[in-house]
Amino acid sequence: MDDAPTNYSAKAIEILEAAEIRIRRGGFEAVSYRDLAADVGIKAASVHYHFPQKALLGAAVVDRYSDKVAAALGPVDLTQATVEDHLQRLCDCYAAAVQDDGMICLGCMLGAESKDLPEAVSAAARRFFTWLLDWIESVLGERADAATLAIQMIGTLQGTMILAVTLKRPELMDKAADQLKRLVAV
Amino acid sequence: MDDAPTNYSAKAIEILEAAEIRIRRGGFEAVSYRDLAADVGIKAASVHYHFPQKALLGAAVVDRYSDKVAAALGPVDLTQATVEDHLQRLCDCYAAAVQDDGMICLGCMLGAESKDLPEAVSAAARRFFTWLLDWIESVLGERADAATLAIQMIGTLQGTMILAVTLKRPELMDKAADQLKRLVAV
DNA sequence: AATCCCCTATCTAACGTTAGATAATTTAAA
DNA sequence: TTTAAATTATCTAACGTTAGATAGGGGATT
Repeated sequence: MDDAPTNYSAKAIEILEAAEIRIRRGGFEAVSYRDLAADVGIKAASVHYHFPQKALLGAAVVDRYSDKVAAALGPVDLTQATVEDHLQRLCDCYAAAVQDDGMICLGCMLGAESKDLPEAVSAAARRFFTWLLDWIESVLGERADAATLAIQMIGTLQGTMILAVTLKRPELMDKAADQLKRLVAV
Repeated sequence: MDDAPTNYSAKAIEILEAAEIRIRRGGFEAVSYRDLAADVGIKAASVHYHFPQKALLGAAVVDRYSDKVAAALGPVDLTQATVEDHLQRLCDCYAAAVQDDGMICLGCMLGAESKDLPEAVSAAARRFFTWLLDWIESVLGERADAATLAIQMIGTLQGTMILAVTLKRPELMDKAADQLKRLVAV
């Protein structure tokens, strides 16, 4: 998931992290430069120094998030771990988002909003999902239904996340993990 | 799904419909009284005559939406139709949202945003999901795993909807329908 | 000397909301 | 039955607040 050779300053990274959390909580529209500035202890105008426009900030947040997810999932290496192990890592990744932070994942949030986002941001979200689908497909290997399964898996995880957060029942993520096991076992 | 005996004026209903579409496209935050006013051909201040506060408007939109979904799904009557028929109606309902309008459903959008919504709105969203889960559970009848299945089904539909809209691939909803059939067939 | 980072100050546009006025309609009283 | 009162739906105008964004300046570090 390498897109930008961007080496951000420490403060820029603080801003990106704060923005990720705020987007995941309320969506892109709900994030303001003033709030971000307060989060990282500078003034709103200074945030513009690091990210001149909000759309660029949004895209940067998605790219950084994509890198973090890629790192958390790790490379696909079926000589080191089974298909089930790989998928378990995927489920853990999503479950952690909900259970640790009580938030849905960034892709889910931006996906929902995607019709109204600046093009740079929705494009980044689209890239993220495409990459994630590829990751799953390569985990599933040569199966003819790999593409379909990948979609069903991401769909299941995303949707369950929304239910878990809305109904304040984080344990629902377990049911998504069960469902994924069932999907792959056919 | 009866909550309010509210009999809205024709204009109020226009506003509710416009708001539903705008919320489903960009989320609650992205809806403004000015835009709604332009949609229905009056001024922003006049919208306040019908819905004094935005949170009340939001809750009213959800309640109305809930009624519409309830009407589309119809009552659970297993003497008139099979379990599969009932679930097919559910899938059609969601698929239509994406394929006809290119939008995710209202519950999905508000669910994603729920951490940042006015309490009245997120409560309405929670009510909607709870009702929908009940509907599915009563379709599934006495099965011990009815509650789990209901969650998995809604999760699958919601998540696939996000993928379908984000990736601009409305046909993905078919895969969700397949998955539901598989879930119930165990 | 130049670059980096943040500041103050300001801008325009938009936000939800309120006040007060105005027609048009409906209801009640004379 | 005409008149008076009240209600309905909208308007214009403005409120205070917040949005993203820009210009220009001031200390640091290199």
